[in-house]
Amino acid sequence: MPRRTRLSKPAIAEIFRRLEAADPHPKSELEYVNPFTLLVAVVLSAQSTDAGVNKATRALFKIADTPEKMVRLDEAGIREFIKTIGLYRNKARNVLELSRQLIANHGGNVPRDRAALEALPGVGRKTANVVMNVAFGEPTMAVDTHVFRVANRTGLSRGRTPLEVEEDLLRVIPAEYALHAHHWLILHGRYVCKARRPECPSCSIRDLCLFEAKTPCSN
DNA sequence: ATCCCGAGGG
DNA sequence: CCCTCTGGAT
Repeated sequence: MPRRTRLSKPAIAEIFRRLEAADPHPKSELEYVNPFTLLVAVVLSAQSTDAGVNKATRALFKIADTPEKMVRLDEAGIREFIKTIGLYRNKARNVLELSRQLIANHGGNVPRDRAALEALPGVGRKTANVVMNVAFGEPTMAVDTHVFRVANRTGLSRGRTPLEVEEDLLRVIPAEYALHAHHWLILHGRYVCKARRPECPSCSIRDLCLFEAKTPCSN
């Protein structure tokens, strides 16, 4: 008999019903005070923990919470605040140049459309999706390492690239869950369906999940 | 495919 | 020691 490789429609709806019940109003764990600081925080979060990003941005945003103030800080100034974050040289350069471009091309505001966001240095598809979702309330699906892993383990997608997984999720997730699905999957991946040692025994959607761990889940 | 690149956890 | 963390540019 063929091994199941995809989830049924009712199973998918039930997954998000449970994730919603566990966390009715999920929000980003990145700290920000406006669209600009959200954009910067997301750029800084690449390959880094948001706890580490928040520690740096609490001090940084106190000094620079607008593109104009960020430009005044300059690259060396920015670097001092984010030195504890991985990839900090590229990120400091990107944050400065991105701030300059916001002033030059967008009146100092964060643009809403994907093309304009992705034209900014350090901003790719995933970052653009997060900003569009969190700052502007659009039902985008940002596929990061967590979402990619959770989607493939559970059977929500079998995509081999982030874009394939994004397209699968947009097609498969019921409309009423679309806006928050990204955060539910992230939080589930961060605290339960962890990369190294998934906590299947305490997982709320274990009975619906298609993941068959080669190594035992927790015990 | 490779580089960037520090902190935290196991 | 090792792996992982809301990736992007070349």
